[in-house]
Amino acid sequence: MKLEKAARQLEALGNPTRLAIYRGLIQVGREGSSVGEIRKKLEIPASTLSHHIAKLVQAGLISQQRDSRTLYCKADFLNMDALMTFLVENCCAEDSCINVSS
Amino acid sequence: MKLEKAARQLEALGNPTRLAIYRGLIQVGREGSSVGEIRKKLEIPASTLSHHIAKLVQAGLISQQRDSRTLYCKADFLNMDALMTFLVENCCAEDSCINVSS
DNA sequence: ACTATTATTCTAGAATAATCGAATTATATG
DNA sequence: CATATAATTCGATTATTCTAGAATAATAGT
Repeated sequence: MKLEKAARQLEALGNPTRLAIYRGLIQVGREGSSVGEIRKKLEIPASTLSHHIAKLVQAGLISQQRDSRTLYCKADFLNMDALMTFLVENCCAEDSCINVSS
Repeated sequence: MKLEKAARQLEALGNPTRLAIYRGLIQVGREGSSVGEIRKKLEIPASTLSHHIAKLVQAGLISQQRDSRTLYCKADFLNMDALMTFLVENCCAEDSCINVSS
């Protein structure tokens, strides 16, 4: 992953409202949640929510799929994985190193 | 980790310059780098760099240790680990799930 | 004390982001 | 076609972030 893209994704996650949206989607899994469901849960104005969701979509962190009038959102797990990998890339091989997988 | 703190850390990482600083520190490991070394590598004004480093310190992502005139910075690996864990917390138990460790 | 080095703080302008009501678009239903 | 529902876009306001030059602070050597 390119640094610019990773930064854009981290910035998208770096807002309490958007992080709450994203974590909620991570937790519900592949079925996702509709925009309306998210709105009820977070209790924020529709326009504000729409703005935040658009940012997450634009960053490539979540995807959307329409079912008639309802728009479902779900987290993009592959992208999350790529982002986490990028963060610890070329990490040192020390005891304190976080990158235990490689 | 609390959502607010995680968001602050992600926001800190969500800037190309700061992400470059952080990744550089991740890669050099526990020895860290001095502010001057980082500045030479990134070639940005000292005041701008100082501002960015302060944000990373404030977020708890990096720590600093002074050696006479030189200030060394290093990544806080434990905090990074906690942040990554938070992101995939209570993740679904599906095939597409990223949280393979639990 | 004087000078050099290393880094931060102060300050301010420019750019960007956040918020949310009102208007709009898209889809469905009687 | 009129109405309802689901969600976005528009528009305006407010607030925050980014950037970097100038001034300052802290430490060390001569």
